[in-house]
This record gives sequence, C-alpha cells and structure tokens, in this order.
Amino acid sequence: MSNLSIDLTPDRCEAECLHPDQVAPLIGRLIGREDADRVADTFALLADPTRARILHALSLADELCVCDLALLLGMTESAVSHQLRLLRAHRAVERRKAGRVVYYRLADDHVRHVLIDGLRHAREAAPQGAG
Amino acid sequence: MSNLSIDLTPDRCEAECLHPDQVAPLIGRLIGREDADRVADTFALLADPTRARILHALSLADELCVCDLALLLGMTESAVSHQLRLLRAHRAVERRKAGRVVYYRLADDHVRHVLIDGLRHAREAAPQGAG
DNA sequence: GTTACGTATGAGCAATCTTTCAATCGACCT
DNA sequence: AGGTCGATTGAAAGATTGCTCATACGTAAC
Repeated sequence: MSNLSIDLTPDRCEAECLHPDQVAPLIGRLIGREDADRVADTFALLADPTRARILHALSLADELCVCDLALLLGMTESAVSHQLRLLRAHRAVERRKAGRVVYYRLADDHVRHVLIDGLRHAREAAPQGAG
Repeated sequence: MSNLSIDLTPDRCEAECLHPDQVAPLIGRLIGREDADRVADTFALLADPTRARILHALSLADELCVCDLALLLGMTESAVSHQLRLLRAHRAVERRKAGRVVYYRLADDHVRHVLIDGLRHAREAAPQGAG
C-alpha cells in the first residue's frame, strides 16, 4: 500500500527492493510523470486507426481538404474534422484556409518519420496467414 | 451519408472529389483498415504514461522484476502486472521466470528505438517552463 | 503441510475516447 | 438577401481503457 510514493530514494530502494543493485542505478534516470504524459500524448495521436490513416494520407499528398480526406477514408467529414482538430491541437498537422475549403498537411517530417517507422514495425510483427 | 463506402474508386473520386487530381493518385496507396488497426495497436502500447515509463525503465536496465518495477514507478504490482501482460501480448516485452520472481525485458531494440524517438520528439515539442 | 511471498487474474468503476447527429459558421454564387 | 457548400462544433451514445480490490496460482521456506 505504501509503494505509491512519487520518488524512490536509495534508502527505500535498499530496504524494499528485491534487487537494489538493479534498481538503485535507475533512480533519477527514469523519465518523470510529466515527460511520460507528453510521450503518451504524442504516441496517442497515432494510436487510433482513423488518425493513423489521416496522417498516412497526408504523408502521401502535400495537402488535402477535409472533404476529400473524408471521402478517401470513407468517413463523415464531421468525424474527420474532429480528429483533425485533435491532430492540430497537438501540432501534428497544419491547415491552410482557401475560401470555404480548408487544406491540411503534416506539420513536420518528424510525424511522417515516426508514422512510417511504426507502420513498418506493425507490418513486420503482423502474423501473416500463409506459412 | 453515402461516403461511408469502404473503397473509393476512380469513378467515384472523379464524381465526388473536390480535387480529383490530388485524390486519385492516392487510391490504392493508402493503408487499409487492417494495417491502420495494427499501427494504432502498436502505438497504443506507448500511448499510456505507465506503459511508457515501464518501457523506459526496461530500456535502461537489462531486466527488472515486477516488484522492483512497481516500486520504481510508484505503482501497485497489480497495475504494473496488468500493463506488462498487455505489453507481452503485443510482444513489446518478454519475460523470464526464476522461481516465483518474473523478470521482464524489452522484446527487441525496435521498441527501444521508437520510445527514444518519441521521447525526444515530446521533449522538443514541449520546451516551455523556464525562459 | 502450512505459511509467506511474488505474480497473475477477474470483476467493477470511473474516466476517457470516437463517432454520430444536429446545429452553426463563414465564404461563394445568383 | 437568400441559398448552397465546406467545415466546425457541442452534446450524447457507445465502446474502450486503466486502476483498485479481492482472490488465486506457483514457488520457496519453515
């Protein structure tokens, strides 16, 4: 019950750890809760099939409007718009308004890179039926 | 209401797209729903602060047991065990049993790499705090 | 055999997320 | 001005998620 403390001290480690040798050197090197939250938020953007497909589509084209994106993904413009709003809030995409049409594009190559990386990993790890 | 079709054909694109020139070349190149699900599942592993911290801890040590991991993160062993189970189901971690102690470690360097990448990105994107 | 310990698991709850539906906004056209 | 279209937004439903609590399992020590 008492192991919910925020920070682990060398003393507590020595007293409570099963393997102080393994744990002690990690104290202070672990990412904090704030960093962990940021990391989680970052990956959460890609942790939804719709957003993954939106970002993938944008990684293939320079920019796409909401309407075409919705048609491409087979989803309502509303659903796409909601996700784009989220992606924009996290600076994964940027938008350009032209009249009543709004064009979205990836905010930077980093997003594209992480996405491609994850896609490759997912395809590798995928257990293909034949064998 | 009819834009919820699974696949977009060039015909439909020509007829319904706002910008057929932009959209047509993407048809067939987009990842499908299955791939998107896999990608999302992959990133979902890192899309939680607890799991991110578990994986980060494991990326610093060769292996850690549930108990020490729980102490290190300041969480109950049950909570950690639940997440480890999920991570293991997705082959992000592997485990080694030694008596009643179970040691977990990262399954491959790919996970470590993606994590580090995301951590760097998260830190870049959030440079606020002190001037 | 009994007890203690490390771990795993299931039910349940609160919180969050994704999509739909309806309504609204702004820009273009007549 | 009125109408249409693309996009946005809020509320609500439905599903998912992460943790806690209680319990069970397997191993080691007595």
